[in-house]
Amino acid sequence: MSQRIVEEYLEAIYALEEMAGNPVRTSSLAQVLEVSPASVSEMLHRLSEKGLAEYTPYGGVSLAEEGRRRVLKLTRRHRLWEVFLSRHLGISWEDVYHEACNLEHTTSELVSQKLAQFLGNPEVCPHGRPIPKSSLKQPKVSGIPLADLEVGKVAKMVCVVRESNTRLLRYLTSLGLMPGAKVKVLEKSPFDGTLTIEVNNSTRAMGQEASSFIMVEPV
Amino acid sequence: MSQRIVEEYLEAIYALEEMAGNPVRTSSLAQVLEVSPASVSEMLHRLSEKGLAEYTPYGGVSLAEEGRRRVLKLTRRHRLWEVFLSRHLGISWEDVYHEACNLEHTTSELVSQKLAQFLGNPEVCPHGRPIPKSSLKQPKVSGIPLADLEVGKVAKMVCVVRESNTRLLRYLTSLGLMPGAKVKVLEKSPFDGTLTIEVNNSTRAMGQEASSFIMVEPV
DNA sequence: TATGATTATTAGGCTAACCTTATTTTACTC
DNA sequence: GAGTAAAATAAGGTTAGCCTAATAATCATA
Repeated sequence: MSQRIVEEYLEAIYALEEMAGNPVRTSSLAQVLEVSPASVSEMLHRLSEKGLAEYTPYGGVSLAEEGRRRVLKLTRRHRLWEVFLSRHLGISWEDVYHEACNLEHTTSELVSQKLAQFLGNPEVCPHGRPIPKSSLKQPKVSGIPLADLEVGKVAKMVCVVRESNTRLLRYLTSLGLMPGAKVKVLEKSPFDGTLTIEVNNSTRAMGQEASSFIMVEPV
Repeated sequence: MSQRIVEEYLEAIYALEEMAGNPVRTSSLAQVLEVSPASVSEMLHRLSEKGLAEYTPYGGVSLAEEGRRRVLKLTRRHRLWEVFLSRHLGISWEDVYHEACNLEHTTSELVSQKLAQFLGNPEVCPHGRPIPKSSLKQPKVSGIPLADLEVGKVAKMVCVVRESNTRLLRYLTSLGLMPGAKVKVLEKSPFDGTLTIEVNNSTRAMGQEASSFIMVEPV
């Protein structure tokens, strides 16, 4: 099994677990990986055999301990590269995700460790998401979705959890909504959850979906 | 054809062309790529079809213009990473080659360009070899092999042309023989070309083979 | 609790990149 | 210029990762 392919599968399982909870269905994987459900099914058998995933036919899949470790290692490398690309190469936060996606699979433990050191062991990536420690403990998510913030409340943006979505990031940039930014919810539509928010002294509307991808910490 | 595999073939062809001159034989490729001659033959047909190589059965192979451009791009990325790994991450010159081998295949044009800028557009890698410009003009080799330096002459080391050989690099490190170092040939054995050299005020013996991998510029 | 809709799996096939073995071609020597 | 060693290719096989089509399991609901 090619290392790269295995890693793509493991990461996809992890991401879906994180978004929607256990267990992950074959069809969702097929969709995000852009392969047929049949191919996924086949690969899940292999991942299961290798002890990387726990798979019950018709019952979905979740990561085994070893698989989780592999993913956390990759996530660490990915986000370290994001920090480097953004901070030192001046690549925009809209683009760093995709660039790091490529690099993460070809980064050795040595480079990963030295890179972390070079960057001063950063805690978060440019999108505000936590960088797993070298001990690979699962980083905990903090904050609540902006969508759930009560009307009238002010909060500080923590992170975007859809950092692969370049269009979303561009949109947030245009609003000045970056990690650390202060947001106030002025109004929430009872019909579809559309928000009216205030960022940087300007008032803007934001759809329910986008607002569910932004994590904030009430202040 | 997988991008990675194609690139490995093109690089191998380039390296052998450089070392031994045109055209490159199937068997040499098989040896360095550690696959069977039959596999090489098969792949050469494909590379030829794609316009990346010029291949005449029984007559060996050389790079086509497009293939050469691809390799120069890879070499540029490779050596830029080497500079970064060495200069900023503190990875030893013995190790940077292998680390960069992995990274070069997953580096986009954007990252390559920004990296060059970040590093101040370096001219050479940590082994002293030239970094192709973004225009991809073939960099010219300068200097002569240390093996060819006349007895009694002093020269400045330019580069090692076997930077993948970790053991050789470790040996050179132990001698203090790095790019820029001054070397004097005290004696050359007429029997097997073994040299007696002086580096850093110390006198050492060096085998013919090693000395043919070191390029120097007489001063 | 039967049934139709949805979802997942299996069966069977394709292609790319490798392999081994056998044959052909070339190059060298006498 | 004929025989032989070395090199290259042809033929046929394997495996991984994908596919489509057919089949099977599960679920929701009448």
